[in-house]
Amino acid sequence: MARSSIRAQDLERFSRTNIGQPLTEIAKDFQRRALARFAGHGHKGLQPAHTAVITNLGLEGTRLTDLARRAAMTKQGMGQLVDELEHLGYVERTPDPTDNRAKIVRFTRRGRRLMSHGIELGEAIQGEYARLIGRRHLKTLRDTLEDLAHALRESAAPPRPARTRRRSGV
Amino acid sequence: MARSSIRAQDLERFSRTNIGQPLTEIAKDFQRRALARFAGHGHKGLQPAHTAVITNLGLEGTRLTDLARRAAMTKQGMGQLVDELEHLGYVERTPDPTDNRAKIVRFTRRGRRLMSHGIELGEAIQGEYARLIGRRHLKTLRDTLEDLAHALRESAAPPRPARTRRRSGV
DNA sequence: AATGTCAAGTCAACCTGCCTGACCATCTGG
DNA sequence: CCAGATGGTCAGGCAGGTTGACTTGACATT
Repeated sequence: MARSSIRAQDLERFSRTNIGQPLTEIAKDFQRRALARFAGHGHKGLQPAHTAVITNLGLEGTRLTDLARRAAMTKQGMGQLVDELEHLGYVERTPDPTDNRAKIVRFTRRGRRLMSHGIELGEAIQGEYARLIGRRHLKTLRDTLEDLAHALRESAAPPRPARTRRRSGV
Repeated sequence: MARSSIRAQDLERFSRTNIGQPLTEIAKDFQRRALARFAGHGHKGLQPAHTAVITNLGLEGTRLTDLARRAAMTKQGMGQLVDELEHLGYVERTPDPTDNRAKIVRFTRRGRRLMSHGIELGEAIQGEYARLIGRRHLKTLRDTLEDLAHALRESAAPPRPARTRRRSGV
């Protein structure tokens, strides 16, 4: 049937070159494990999307707009995530003394405990991964992922940050 | 303030151990590039979710239920994705001659052309990545990702020892 | 043949995780 | 002091799923 355009060996080739699939699989697995462990530590109600806030929130607090920009999403979307984390008691909004329009999002004490747990959890999960593929392979995997992600951010960034460039790139 | 639980060096440690962040970043980037290239080849209307169908659909066709199981989602969710791809002309539903309840989802000619393009696209995108981190690093990255994804699937699979499973085709 | 159970697929309703558009308040430069 | 940019919110919509209830057909037992 239909030998015209694609054959079994092509499918093999496809799955070999489709790096996106294992990438998303592993990313989902990591999130699932992290949330399960957080829930085990009493942090219930956390959702995958909240990591966009947590991983971009500095210790001294960060403006909503900056959070949105770092996470590459809209102010509204980020605002909703911050609302949820605020209700859960992990962050709070305080007025920015230098700009009355702005509010600074910062961790509460509970939020800082969350971060401490997050560090332990991340290491624990990586221990599980290391058990599957070996410690050395995991380390090179992590390093290469960081390098690639960094290179992607660089190449996607506007080449002239000074100019109010209208985001022409795809 | 609040020196109790977390400090700046801890944040560094967190981002170093948070393998999930670069993982999801890169996965999204790959999807974005793939869809953009597909659109450039005349395949408009494709969406990220459709890969769940495309990457799990065998050449001879696959049942909806099998697709759903392989993609780890519900039959209903998969049914909607198949509906969309059917309207776009990439797949078709044909009755299963061995079971009147079932329908077999299979590629149309247009769908097979899509797969051919997909192979080229995947290789092209990986070429771009190789330009960023080097060909050798990319290869080890891909291999390690495959290994880890495979190991995760194995360890997540029910430890059920080979019951007389009929219809384990493809 | 009647029956009970299970598998394949669909319909409807809902939820999450964003996005766009419209808007107000405030800041800033000329 | 006013125009325009910026920080943030409110409202609505769309994508990509979920659960639950259901229909149809397969099949094993009786």
